[in-house]
Amino acid sequence: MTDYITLLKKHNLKATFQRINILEIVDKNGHIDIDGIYEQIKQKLPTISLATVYKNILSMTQSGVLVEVPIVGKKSKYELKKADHIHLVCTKCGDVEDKDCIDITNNALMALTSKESFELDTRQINLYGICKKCKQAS
Amino acid sequence: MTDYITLLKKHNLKATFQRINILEIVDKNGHIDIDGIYEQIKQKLPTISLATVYKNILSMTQSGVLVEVPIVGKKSKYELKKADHIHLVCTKCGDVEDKDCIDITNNALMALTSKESFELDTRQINLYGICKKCKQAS
DNA sequence: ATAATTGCAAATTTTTTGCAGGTTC
DNA sequence: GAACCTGCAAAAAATTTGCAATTAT
Repeated sequence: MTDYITLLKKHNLKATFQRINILEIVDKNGHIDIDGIYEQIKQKLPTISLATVYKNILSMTQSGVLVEVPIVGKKSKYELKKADHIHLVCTKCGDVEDKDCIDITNNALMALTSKESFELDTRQINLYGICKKCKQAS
Repeated sequence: MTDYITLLKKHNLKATFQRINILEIVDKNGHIDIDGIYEQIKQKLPTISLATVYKNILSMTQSGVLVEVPIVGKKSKYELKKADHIHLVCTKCGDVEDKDCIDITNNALMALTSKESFELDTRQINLYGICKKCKQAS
């Protein structure tokens, strides 16, 4: 809880109960879309409005607290900003799993962009397929 | 032109004038969103409806003729399906440039997913930053 | 001839906005 | 107390749907 307050203040955002709860939910779920956040937060804050969720997702992504993870064919999910990593996106159940970035890959991508004079800011590596669970279930 | 007809038929889609034109526009632009397609196609087919564009983007992505490229903070763009590649997405001008995939990267990602028992289907590597042009202009 | 596709209008869904009241720092 | 944030309702934007007419095979 205190973590989130500090995090928000560090980014010049007021630590409102709504924001803290959104962060808790995002953290707990790893990756979650707007509707998912709204469904969950309503249980704690039944009067919260969807507009507030939208506004906060916007302010928190713009300020770098959250990161948008756009996903083919679905609504974007959101995650806490953390070290670069790879997303394994299951096209069956929709789950997103994080994997640490691979140094080799990182280096190769940095070499590529610097050769292009492209000022690299953010990497986003999404791998789509069927996760272990779904494969076993079928 | 004939190329697109063949392409559509190969995927069991009827080669309508509307689809052929959408494919031409996507091909010419490399990466383009729904609104861009609609703006451009209206010049050739003034009576086309936006709903038709939506329906065709859907059928052509589902059948594998087109690929959706979701982009942080913007509407998805679409491209012709082709060999895996890397996207350099300029956060200033919005342009998307293709770069060939790097073997090292590919191998590393395949090793990662096979270790996870993740049945890899599609890779999507988006690198966000400032492109050469925008950097020089500033 | 048949089945798929189009364009239109309407319905839905998603996201944004304006503002009065409330909260954080 | 100043600036920011919330919730509401309404507006705007994005996407989907149903259907009669048309078109591709």
